[in-house]
Order: sequence, then C-alpha cells, then structure tokens
Amino acid sequence: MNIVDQIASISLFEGLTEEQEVALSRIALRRSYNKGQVIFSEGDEGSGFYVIISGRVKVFKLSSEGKEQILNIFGPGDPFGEVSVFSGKVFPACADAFEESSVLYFPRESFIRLIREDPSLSLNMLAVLSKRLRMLAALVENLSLKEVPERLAAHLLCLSASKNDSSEIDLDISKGQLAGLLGTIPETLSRIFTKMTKEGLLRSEGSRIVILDRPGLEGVSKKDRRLS
Amino acid sequence: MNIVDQIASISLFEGLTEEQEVALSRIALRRSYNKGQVIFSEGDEGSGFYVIISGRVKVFKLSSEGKEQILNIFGPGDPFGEVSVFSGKVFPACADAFEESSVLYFPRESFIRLIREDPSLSLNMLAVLSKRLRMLAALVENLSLKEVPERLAAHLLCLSASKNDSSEIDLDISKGQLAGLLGTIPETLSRIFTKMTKEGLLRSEGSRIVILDRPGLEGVSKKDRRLS
DNA sequence: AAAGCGCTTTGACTTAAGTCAAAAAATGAT
DNA sequence: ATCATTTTTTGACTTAAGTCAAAGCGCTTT
Repeated sequence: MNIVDQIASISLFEGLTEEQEVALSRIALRRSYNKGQVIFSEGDEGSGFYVIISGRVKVFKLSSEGKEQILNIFGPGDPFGEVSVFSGKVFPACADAFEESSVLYFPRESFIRLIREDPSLSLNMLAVLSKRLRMLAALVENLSLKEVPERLAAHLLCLSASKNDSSEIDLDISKGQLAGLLGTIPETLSRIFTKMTKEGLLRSEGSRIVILDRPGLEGVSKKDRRLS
Repeated sequence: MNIVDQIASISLFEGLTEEQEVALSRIALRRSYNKGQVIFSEGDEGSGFYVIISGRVKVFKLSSEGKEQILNIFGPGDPFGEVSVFSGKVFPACADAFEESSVLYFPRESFIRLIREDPSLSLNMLAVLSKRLRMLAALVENLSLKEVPERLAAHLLCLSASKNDSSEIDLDISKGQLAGLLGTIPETLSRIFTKMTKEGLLRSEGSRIVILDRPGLEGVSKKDRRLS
C-alpha cells in the first residue's frame, strides 16, 4: 500500500483534501520495529509523532525498580507521542513495540506547518488529545480511588461491552501485561482471578475469559460486592 | 477591567489580533463562584470551557465513598474544562471554587468557530492540552510507582524550586487538601510530616514548611533514603 | 520425548497505608 | 475572651497489596 492511501485511512487525518494528504505523505517516514524494540524512552527529545500502520505499541512509565505502569496500548490507526510535538519537547513516557509493528513518523516542524494551514487537522488533533486526557483521568481514578478487584471487574466488563456484551472475551495481552495496565503485579492479579473463579463470577482458561455471573462482576466493579 | 483587556492578558490567547480578542470578548460570559461552590460535576454536559480571572479552582475525581483525588488546582489565567469542548461532551471530573473566584466562560460552538479561523489559537490550545497530559502522566506515575513519602518530598522540593530554591515554603493549600493532591489521606500525610520532622528533614509550622536537610529530602524523593 | 524458557499460580510473610476514634490545635465568629 | 467549628495530630488496629521463593504449566525447539 502506498503512503498516501495509508494516510487517507487514518482517522486523525479525516477531512483533509487530497492535496494535503499528499503533503503529509511527503513529510512522513516509514519505520518498523521488532517485538519489544524500544521506540522512544521517557526523557528523549521528541521531534515528531507516530501513527501506527500495523502492529501494536505500548506506552508506559517505568519506576526506578523496574515496575511498569502501562498508560495505553495502541493499535492500527492510532497516533502516539503527540504530546512532545506541542509542548516541551521530551517524551513524558516510554514506548515500545508490543509486537512487530510498522508506523509512520511525522516530524514536528513540517507537521505544524500543515496544522497552520488546516484548521480541521488541528481540531482532529485536539480531539485526540482530549480523548487521551479522558483516558488518563480515568486511570488516575482507578489507581487512586479503586481497588484492584474493582479495576479488573470493570476492565473485563469493558472488554465484554466492546464485543457486544459477549460473555466470552479474549484478553489480547498476557496476564502479566494486564497487571501492568491495571496498576498491579502479576501475583496479585492472579490471586484475584482465582478468587473470582472460586466465587463463580468467571472462568479463566488461559487468555480466554468466560463471564459466568455478570451482575456479580458488576457488583464488584461498583463496590457493591466484595471478594472474600 | 473590561473583558477585552482581560482576554488579552490570558496566555492561551497570546498572539491573537485585536479583532479576534474582541470577537472572543463577545462570546465570553463572566461568572462568579463562592468558595466551595460547584462549577461542574463529573458527567455533566459540558458546552464550553472556562478561564480563571481571579481566585482558584480545584478539579478533582470523587470516589463512591467520598474520597477525593485532586487532579489540579488552577489559578488566574489558567483554562479548565477544555476537554469536553473537543471530545465527547461530558466533563470527566468535578470542579469547584477553591476560593471566591471569577471566571470567563466560552461556549463551545462560538469558540470552535474562532479556532477554525485562527491556527495560532489552536496551537495554543494544543499546547495547553499537552501540558495537562504531561501533568496527568506524572500523577499516574506518582500514584502507581511511588510511595507517599516520595511524593511529598518531591512536591515540597518542587514548591521550593518554584520559589527559587528558598528553603522556606508556604503551602497555599491545607494539609487535608494536600493529601488529596498526593493521593492519600490526612492521617497518613500527617504521620509522614511527623517522621520527616523527627529525622530533621524539615520543620513544619502550620502551613509554613522549612526545609532543613535538602539532600536528605532529595534522597527520599528518589528512594535513595527511606523514613524509618 | 526431552529440554528449556517464559508465564502463571501458590504459599508464607512483610509492609505501606487505610480505618476508626479520640485528643489537641488552630481558626473564626459572637 | 469564649465558644464552636474545622483542621491536624496521635494511637491502636485492620487490611490490601507487595515481596520473595518455589512450583506448576504451557510453549517452542531440538
């Protein structure tokens, strides 16, 4: 697929004229990463941002002892690393390829030039940043105001909702990574899965989870019910 | 002070022509709030955003049991509530007047019209949202990867840095609110102050804190040292 | 099939931080 | 000043979640 067509299919770039798509394609650089390869590290100078063409990318914070808090796992079509384009310059987090990934890289200067010309591009970008803010605010709420079982229950229900309320859901990440996403560690997460299983809320066969008692899970996610 | 002058002094609106400032002044609405008064609640429909003229505004998340996590405390010149202008519609958090405050309110529709006309306005707004994202990412890092003494030490050092490294700093919020900002509760915060005092790191006289051992505090903030 | 590797689970233990309750200080109002 | 209210501190206790270590599984590779 050529770059112009790829760009045209990115929702961030919706509503652009073909001329502008061509302009974007001229400044974009293709890059590929192997699974686990670092894309950028917190504190690196950021001189542009990325859009995923294929694969997945994990954006995360790392503590001094090596624990990681995942901020987001992005997939095809998602932009990431935008923050350093519009403020400061260094990246506020790390990113690496969650799996074999291919991305487009847009250098800051040329991109800002395009934004100055097209207000709809800037509105799209504002929408993207706003969505990120919502997501991070929700993460703060989870970390500060909810306990781990609540977070897990809510996460599973959310996954289920995105598969039109199917009660069979498939974790698309390992349980260890899920722990990092929920702000805990694998051991703790595992124990909670065990408890939920014992209470008949769900069945967990590897990465396939079957919700057995949705109201029960909802109760846990709302603090109405607690695991004993 | 008339609205146009007030608008001209807001950094978000830097670089606008006088014409545009007048246009903004025409869509802006003045609003005032008493101390503690609710400005908006999480989930409310948001049809615009605010800029503080005087006073301070607290933006926070509330748990079902009433614990609050402060996301930000804004002061004069700061915009808030912008997220709901560019994505979704409902506010992702609550806001109330931290003290007697006066703000300007900008309705979404008219504001977006202005952004379409002026790319520099949109770039300023992108910078604001990016700054918020950095701040929230840092908050996530604090909550998930750092313990409370570290957060407090870092916060105090940061306050000190903003007063050109003066070792006398004045908390401009109550210790209870500080607890809410650091993601803990007053009792825990108080105990940590006591420990820090006993270890000779600081002296705490009400809302005036004197840093006695800066390297020691830095040690705590970096996990090099721990309170016993 | 065996060997090796990463992921997940389990057990026993520690610990940071929260809860509840009461006292002590500080603040503000009459 | 005195009283009332709020904020801060302290004490005794509970608890959620982390640590460390070992075992168990499920892979792929040879």
